[in-house]
Amino acid sequence: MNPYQSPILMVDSVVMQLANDALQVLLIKRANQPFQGMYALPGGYIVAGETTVSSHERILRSKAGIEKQLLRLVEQLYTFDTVAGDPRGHGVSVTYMGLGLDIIPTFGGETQQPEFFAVNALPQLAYDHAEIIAYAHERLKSKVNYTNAVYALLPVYFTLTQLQTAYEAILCRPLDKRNFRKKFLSLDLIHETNEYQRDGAHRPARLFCFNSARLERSPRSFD
Amino acid sequence: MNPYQSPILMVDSVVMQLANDALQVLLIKRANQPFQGMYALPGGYIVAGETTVSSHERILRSKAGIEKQLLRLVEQLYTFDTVAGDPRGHGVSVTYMGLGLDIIPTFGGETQQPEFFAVNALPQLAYDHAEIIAYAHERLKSKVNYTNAVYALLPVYFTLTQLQTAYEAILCRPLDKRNFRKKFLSLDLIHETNEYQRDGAHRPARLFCFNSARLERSPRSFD
DNA sequence: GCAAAAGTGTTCCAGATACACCCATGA
DNA sequence: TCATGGGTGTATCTGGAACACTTTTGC
Repeated sequence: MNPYQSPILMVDSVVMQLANDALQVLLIKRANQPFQGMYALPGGYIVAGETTVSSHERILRSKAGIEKQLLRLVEQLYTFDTVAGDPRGHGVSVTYMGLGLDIIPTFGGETQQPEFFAVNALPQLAYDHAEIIAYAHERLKSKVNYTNAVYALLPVYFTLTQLQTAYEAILCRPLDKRNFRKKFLSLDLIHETNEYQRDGAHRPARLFCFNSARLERSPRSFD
Repeated sequence: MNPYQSPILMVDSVVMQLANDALQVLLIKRANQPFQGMYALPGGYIVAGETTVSSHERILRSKAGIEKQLLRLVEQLYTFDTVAGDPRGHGVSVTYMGLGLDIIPTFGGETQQPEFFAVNALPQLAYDHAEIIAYAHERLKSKVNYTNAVYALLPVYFTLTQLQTAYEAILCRPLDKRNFRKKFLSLDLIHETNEYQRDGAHRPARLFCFNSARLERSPRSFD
């Protein structure tokens, strides 16, 4: 490939959600060369008239059937120069992270069935996508420490146990129940409701709700 | 301008250094429309065969006579879609922050003389460059809290007072001398030397040195 | 009554903050 | 000897970590 052409503009997307007490990331098995048969992040070229944001939305819709409303938080991660390892040659890839809940990817017509994989049990990945996912995971770990970003991964009403489980899945370590509750409640990011969740032979759990469904920075950091 | 063309790839650069106990940023007075006569960050188009990194280096060299070795720390900031306020139309701008010391910008041939301005006393800026500078400043504020990033703004040998002054200029607030020293020394990012700086009618100041001239993350955060 | 998850407080320790005086030098 | 910036220690407070039992429910 001619090394003296303008860089190609691409977008790659790290879509994450929680399932089975684990943080999962959306991957697509590549149908074509290069990296045929390996898994990759959904991504594609920016076409005429698109911003990176609108391109990101189009790519998720066309490759995984994910409408933009499903992603409750979208954040730009980093822009990579992909000169070396990328067989397509010289390109610039803008990466975004999208967080949601109960996302069911569908066959987009252009690709094989997209699937979610636990971030701790990824298959072999094409390009440098393993690093991009690791970067997204790090970003999320640090974001949940000083923002309400978890709201994007949880239902509107949730129990403190669900909240703690979400943090444990993101941070990949167990947290103390009493300290977690004391600390999180002191951040003033959530408020209790008068509703309870009854789901088994045990005491019902009070449901809580985030004060804001937009990203807010907490004055104090969490961890 | 035709809204249905591919986005133009650009690079903008926030070059910062310390002078007169203030954090300064490099600006160029625009010679041409749009925003003729206003100040702007050095920036330009990515041309054939360039990565964003090499484009950044070329633009600083050609517009401000700054060689890449002068920037002791370069970090990518964010990639902006510049659809709205930008009269050039639809573009994507990758922004970098570069930190250095004793940088003397020179006329690059293509532009008017570049100058450093204190970040707290900026002139009116073209495009959304005021926001980009604010973003860079925020990034730097948070970076110096958990990394050794200040090394890039200080000489190799420096006194603790110089170090504290640098932190005060970056964080825009005064710090307690005894607490600052105790805290910073406990981070194990610097070591003392046997050299002293003599510069006036007062006790000489011991010179210190960073353990690493690469970006290192301190295990504990500073503030 | 028993299994299962919800809910709740205290003690201890480390790190943050506040604060004022003596030291070494050059003029 | 004096003016100037360099250098140092303690007391207090706040937030983090560790830790175990009672409550409410469904079966």
